Amino acid sequence: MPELPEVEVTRLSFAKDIQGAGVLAARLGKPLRWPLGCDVAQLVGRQVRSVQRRGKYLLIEMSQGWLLVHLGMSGSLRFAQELPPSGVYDHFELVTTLGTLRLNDPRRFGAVVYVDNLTDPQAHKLLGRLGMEPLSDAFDLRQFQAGLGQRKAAIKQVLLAGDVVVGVGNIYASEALFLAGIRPTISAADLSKPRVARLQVAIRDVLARAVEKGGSTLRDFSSADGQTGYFQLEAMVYGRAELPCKACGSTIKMIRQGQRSTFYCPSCQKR
DNA sequence: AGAAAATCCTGGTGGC
DNA sequence: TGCCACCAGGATTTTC
Repeated sequence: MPELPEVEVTRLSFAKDIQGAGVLAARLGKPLRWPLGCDVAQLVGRQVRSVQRRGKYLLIEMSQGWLLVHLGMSGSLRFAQELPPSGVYDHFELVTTLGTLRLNDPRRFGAVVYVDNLTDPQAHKLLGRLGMEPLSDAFDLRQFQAGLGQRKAAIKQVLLAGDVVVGVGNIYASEALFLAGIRPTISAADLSKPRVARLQVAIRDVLARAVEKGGSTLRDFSSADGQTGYFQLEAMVYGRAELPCKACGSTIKMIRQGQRSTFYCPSCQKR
């Protein structure tokens, strides 16, 4: 499941290559989470200006309009001059003068949405409530403290909600809290300022490191399978229930929070 | 009103 | 082998 690092790695892998491409054809497969929002044929003739990212959304800027791409939990993008014939799980394709961009998404939790501009209500509906970008200077400590300070829910769930800081999915939430030594169940509002500061550093570290790891597989992104590069980060706690903590040897615990599994070390994360 | 919790979508996987 | 529960991201809906 692509989290922010995987989305960023995907973006880096084709943003430069597709820049300036003219759209020759476009096709849709099975329905994704939301309808495209325009006739797919209308995309033909437009030029790709840039590929940006907001949270887990890729924003493909064209000479007219934008394509918002979300990979959901099973989506992956390929971009290459030649791609094999499209399969049953390929649900969006953009054939351009520089290559073909293809979305493969078996579970179809992903989406490709067209908007005329990013102030459109439709775009705003998706992007408007997103929190701060964790890897940019916009990830401000005071704002982070203020955001967490008014939330009584468990810190893990507040991170996951994405309205304070974006891009921290289920895996990296557990990992970041471990790095910061914070118990996932503590109320966000109960964290002291120094501990919020530690959490900010931990989130940045774990996400940035994951982007770097993914980056090492960038070269074969367009020739190898699209899954390469996911989960390169060696998890300290995620998926390690009942195994010894890599830091202290205590047994890693798994709990459920809001229908999601959370992993933590009861000794390294006491409160 | 605003926050929190439940729900829903799909297909792969693992247990029995 | 087949069946079924479970899992995942996040918008939407329901509850508090």
